[in-house]
Parts: sequence; C-alpha cells; structure tokens
Amino acid sequence: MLLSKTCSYGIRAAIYIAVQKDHQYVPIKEIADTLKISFHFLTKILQILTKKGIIESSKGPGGGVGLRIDPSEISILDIIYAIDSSDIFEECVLGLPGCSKENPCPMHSTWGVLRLDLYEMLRNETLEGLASQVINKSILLYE
Amino acid sequence: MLLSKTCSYGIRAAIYIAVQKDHQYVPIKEIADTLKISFHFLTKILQILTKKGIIESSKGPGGGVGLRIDPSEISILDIIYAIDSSDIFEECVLGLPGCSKENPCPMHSTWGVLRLDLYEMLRNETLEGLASQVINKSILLYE
DNA sequence: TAAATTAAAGACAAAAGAGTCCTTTATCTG
DNA sequence: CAGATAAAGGACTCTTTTGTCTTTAATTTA
Repeated sequence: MLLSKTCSYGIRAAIYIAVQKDHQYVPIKEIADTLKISFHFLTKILQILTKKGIIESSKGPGGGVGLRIDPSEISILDIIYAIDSSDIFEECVLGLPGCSKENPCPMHSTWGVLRLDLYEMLRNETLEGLASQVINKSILLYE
Repeated sequence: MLLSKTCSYGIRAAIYIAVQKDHQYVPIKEIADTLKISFHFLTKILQILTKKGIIESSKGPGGGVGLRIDPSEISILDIIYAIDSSDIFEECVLGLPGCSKENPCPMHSTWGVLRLDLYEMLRNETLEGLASQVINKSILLYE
C-alpha cells in the first residue's frame, strides 16, 4: 500500500475534524465511532498530529481535538509527512541505496515522473477542499 | 513503500536473470551475492516466480534459474502481480471498503489518475528493455 | 555408485505495523 | 472540592513482513 493504515486513518480523521467548521473541539471518541477506527489507536495517531502542530487538543468536558490552523492551510501532503514521513517522495522505489539521477535504478525514471505528479496532487489537496466535498456528500469518509 | 521489499528483490533478480541472455541457468547464490540479498530469502521469492511460470529452475550442478519465456514478454507489472498481487491497482488508497466511482473517498480521483499512469508504465517496462539498459550501464541493479 | 551441487521446503526468529488496555493528567461542571 | 469527562502516555499483544537456518530432493559428474 502506498500509505500506511495509520496514515489513512489520520487523513480521514483530519478531514472529519475539518468538517466541524465552527472550530469546536470534537471528541476523539466521536471520530473513532463514526469512522469505525479503534478509539485508542486513533488517539495515538492524533497525538502525532498534535505534536506536529496540525491539530490542537483540550482535555476535560467539552474537550477534544480541533485544527490548529485554517483548513485551507493544511494539505494531505502535510499529514502524510507528519505520519508516514516524506520517504515516499525521496526513497528509491526499489529501495536501492545508490539510486540517483546519475546512477538510476530500473524504476527510477518511471517512478520519478509519477512521484512528482503525486506530490503536486497531494500538496494541492487541502483539508478545506476535501471537507467541503464531504459536506456536499460528493466524497465519503467511512462505510 | 509502494512495493514490498520482497517484490523489489524479485524485480531486481528477474532483471539480473534477463541479462544472462544465453539462457543458461544462473545459480540463486550468484544472484544473491551480486545483488546483496539474503540467499535464502531470495530463494523463496524466486520460488514464487517459478510457481507463477515466470522463471524455471534446475537443480544440481549447472543448475539455477532462468527465464521461462522471452524477456520481451515479461513486464515489471507481471512480477508485481506475481509477488505483491494486483491490489495496488485495485484497492482504495485510503483503504475504504465502500470506495467506488459512485462513492469516492477523498483520494479517489487524485490517486485514480496516477494509478492508471503507473499501471501503463509498469506494463510497458519489459525485462528485455531493462536488461539492455543494465548491459549499457545506464541503470544499476545494486550498490 | 558416491560425492558434489543446487533448488525446494519447512521451521523458526526478529522487526515493524496495527491494535488493545490500563493508568495518569488536565479540565470542566455542579 | 468532588465527580465526570476527555486527552496523554505507557505496557502489552497480535499480525505481517522480513530474514535465518536446517533438512530434503533432484541432478550432474567423476
């Protein structure tokens, strides 16, 4: 899989949070129940996003998690970098340590072109855009 | 990672085998040593390719593995399908079971376009073409 | 036939990814 | 302040992937 499960859970949760536009905190329990993700597991994933400054959290009644910055400022790429690291876009697709432009591996050029396209696509996909599609019901986050 | 390590080892080994154009058998030990892959692990991977009919093997002195069909007939996609299955090209990138054209997930269209490009690129990349590049020293299989 | 060579097969171990559960800490409300 | 609520943190388990090791089977050569 291109993205780890951890990362795809993180992306879906982040979009769910972005949908709550009134900037109230959403309890992680609610997100986990709705998206059918293990509550404790999701807690850990969101802790990562909290540490990276993408979301903020509040304990106690009325607490939960919320976006730290405007959803238009957060791309899917940001979340991938936070959770899965940037390796997908840097590593050789065949895992060759010596692979470079000068000494390319068999997949270097094939993958290189696509990697850049993917990078740009993910960089331009913002939580704001995706949240509005969820509200429009043109995309789905669970089921 | 897009491909598993198992799969990338398999791809590199298959290209190495394709480079031996005289259709002699190559001992797995030689491939493992050259490509710096664990011998026993590579043995298992090549057993998969043998079972799938991509390579053939012979025991005893002078034995080893060789391509079963012409290298121009074997694409990288064939090897990926044999080892990693075709899931990369069918699965939802966010792992949503309900994701479809009618009910797309947030990454559906972004990934869909690229997935098709990747598919076509890998389908057109043959062992023959890659082997000749190895011989030309324009790509590298190890280091 | 005996010895050497090489793939096949299976048991096992290590590491990483995914997931569960329990305790602690912070915050709010009555 | 007391109790409830909700995130943070840590220990632990399960599964999959990756890798190692040993034995077996097939083949060649002397």
